[in-house]
Amino acid sequence: MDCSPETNPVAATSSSPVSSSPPVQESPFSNFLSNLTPINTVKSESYTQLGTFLPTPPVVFTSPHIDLLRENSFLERNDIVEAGSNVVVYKECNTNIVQNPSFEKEVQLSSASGCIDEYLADPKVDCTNSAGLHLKPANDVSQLLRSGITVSKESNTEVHEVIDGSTKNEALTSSSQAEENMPSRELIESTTNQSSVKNSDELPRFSSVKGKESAINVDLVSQAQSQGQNTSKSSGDQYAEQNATVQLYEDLNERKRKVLEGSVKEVSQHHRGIRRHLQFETAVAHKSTTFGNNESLWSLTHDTANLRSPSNLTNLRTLASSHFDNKAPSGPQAVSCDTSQLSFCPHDSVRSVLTGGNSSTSAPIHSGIGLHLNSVSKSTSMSSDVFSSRKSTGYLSTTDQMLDHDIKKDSSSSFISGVPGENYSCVGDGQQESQSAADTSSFTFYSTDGMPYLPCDSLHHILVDQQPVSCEVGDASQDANKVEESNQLSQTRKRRKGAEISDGCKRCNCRKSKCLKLYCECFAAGVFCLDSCACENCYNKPEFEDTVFDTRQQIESRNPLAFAPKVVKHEIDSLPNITEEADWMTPSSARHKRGCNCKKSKCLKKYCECYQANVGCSGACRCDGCQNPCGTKADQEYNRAEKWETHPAEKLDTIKGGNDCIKAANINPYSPSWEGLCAISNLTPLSHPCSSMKVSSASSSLRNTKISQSHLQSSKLQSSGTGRFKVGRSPVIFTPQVYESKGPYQLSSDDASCERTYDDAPEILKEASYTTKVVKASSPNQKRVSPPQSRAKKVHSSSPRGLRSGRKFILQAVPSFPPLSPYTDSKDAINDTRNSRKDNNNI
DNA sequence: GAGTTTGAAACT
DNA sequence: CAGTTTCAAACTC
Repeated sequence: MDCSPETNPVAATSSSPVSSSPPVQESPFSNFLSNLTPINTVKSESYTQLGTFLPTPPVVFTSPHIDLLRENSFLERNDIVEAGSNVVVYKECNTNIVQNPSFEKEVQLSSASGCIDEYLADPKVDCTNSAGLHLKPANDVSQLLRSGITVSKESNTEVHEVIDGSTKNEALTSSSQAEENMPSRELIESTTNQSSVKNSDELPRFSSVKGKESAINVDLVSQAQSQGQNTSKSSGDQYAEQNATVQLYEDLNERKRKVLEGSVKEVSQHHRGIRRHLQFETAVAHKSTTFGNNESLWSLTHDTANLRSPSNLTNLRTLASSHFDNKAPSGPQAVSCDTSQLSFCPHDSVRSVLTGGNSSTSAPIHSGIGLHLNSVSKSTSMSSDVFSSRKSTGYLSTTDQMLDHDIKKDSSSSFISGVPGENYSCVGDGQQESQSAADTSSFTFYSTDGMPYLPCDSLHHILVDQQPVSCEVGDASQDANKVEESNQLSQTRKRRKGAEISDGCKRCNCRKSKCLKLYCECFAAGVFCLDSCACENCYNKPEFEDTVFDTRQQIESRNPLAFAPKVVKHEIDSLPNITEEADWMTPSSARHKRGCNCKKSKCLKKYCECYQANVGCSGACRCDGCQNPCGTKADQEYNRAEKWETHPAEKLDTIKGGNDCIKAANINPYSPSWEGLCAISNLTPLSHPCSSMKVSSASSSLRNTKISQSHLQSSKLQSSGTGRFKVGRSPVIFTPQVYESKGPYQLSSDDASCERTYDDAPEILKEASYTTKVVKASSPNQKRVSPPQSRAKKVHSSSPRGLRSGRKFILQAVPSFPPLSPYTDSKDAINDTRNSRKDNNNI
């Protein structure tokens, strides 16, 4: 990390203000915050603003405390800065007051080396490096309580503890750099004043914390006394006199402290996490100089009300805490620009705040570089409504964990095409290594004006059906330059073997396809390549959005379903009583859209797309010697045949266990066209409201139809965002390839929503169905897209299938229409299969 | 990490 | 539509 003075947050405090945020009172504190401004997407102003509205709790005493302490020389007269507001900056009366190591560290940030590393060290660890006073409670408490949400705040507030007529020198002299670089009392008081402006009413929770803190501070005093600390101001006599008075409060404080300690410790964890987080951002910010859309983060900041909200703050802390507990690098290296460790992002925390809290805004928070940002990423253009809707559906009322999960899923499943079998969420890793301005474009994933790209798996960007970004794809030479530039970055990248890295995220490794063909998993998944991809000559980047769009169009023109999910949920059969959710939400309930064509792998290796997607092979597969543990083609056909032979409406109870796949018998014909419809229907915002923004990549016509007919959702999106969704443009929607893999909590709401939606718009489904058929017929890759002809014929002949959305609600509303005949190629074959199975069973 | 195998995608 | 080629992931050593 560059710890040069320019980048040093502390040193920068003496320089000209970084922040231009008008309403914010300029202060060293804000400057400091500004200099902590993190990664790409974060505007310094944002953090400055953040700093201003984030409470910077000073030492707080209630009036009686103040008076008493002052009487007893625990406070000096001038210590009270804002007695009226119960805000007091007091001098620790005791020279033995521990110099806050964190403060020291903060100051040390100005040093050229090890600044961050040191700083990030757990403050607790160093809490003993001073006079050894038993201030640990105070340190922990006030330090943590005051630190609130930002590093700078912590550092500043920590200063309060240190500053004292006698203590200040002692404390600061212990760090010469502190003297040089740290603002002293004026700064502190200024900061305190600034923070004190905060209306405690706005931060009830925090106020409550302040109250607790005051108790702790008092307790601190009495504790110091009780331990016979010699202070410059408390002589033995004074001590004796004061002791009686102070004793009066000890009991009370003791009680308060006990109450406090629990919460304080809790806060401390959060706090540390946040701080580190910000430090990280600082590091990154130093590294990254240009950002695509800095607004992303602080659109978040825009809604300062959100952050002012105590609940949000709480959430932020909580989430940040959890986040860091899990992901924050514990070592210095993380700070020291080991970007690979930067796998957490403030945005995440913020996002969590926004989502987890009662935020009405859904400012998408962008993960800066790296960091399981995918979970964060949410397009603003959609976010508001999305979040609102989510809220209405209970999405926002769940736990943070659930939120995180939901959001990941949401963002991913909605916009991202997961690689088959891949989860939507992942934690980016190693993505930072070569982040640079060139790559920052990939961080334009989000902007308040509805940038079309969203980060997937941290940084994959989903192309949504929107206006192209302003970034014009220039002439070929320009492109070439960009590519070259990008390639230079890529050269530094270690070419991975295989696309999947440890975190489960897919990264492509293309060399010849320029990542503009379906060979490229990223491209096929509808996401931009990550910087961490090891591809060469990659054009699947935001810079070449137009190229990507064009290519996609081209491919879609050949195969409209080329970008449709490869694996689609297996529709519930028309039979009314087979719908055990647990069954049809299992992987086996999904099927590969086109089926595999394996010859040698026996569908037992990941060469097989079905296997890779963790779905059983179906009749659509043309694999040889299928042994797919999730269900072989023979199984499917057997089940199907058996089903038809018994009773069409019979409950499908032939659920077979198998590895992690519970194989529900797939009695309903599994037609790619049907699948396609299902996929498409699930890809549309309308059809998949729970995914909020699932935008179909199916076909232009289909999409347009859907948009026009069901603008309800998309119009919302357009209005909520900036209307980036282009109706006229190719449906370049990046879709999940396995969109079924939703978590349990998603399902219920999903289903409900889907049901509602479908009930509302059956015409759309019909049309979708029709379109699908057309698509199928016209697909140049018919052999892959469409079912076997014989099967297709049967499917089509069996009428209502096309009109059945395959969704549960439809099935509930419409009497079941069991297929008149199985659509398998040969009933004899089925019978053979069945017979052989029966024989086996008999044996 | 290099080389091989595999099957999807693309091409003819 | 079938065969072939290209491609990149998966796999093996």
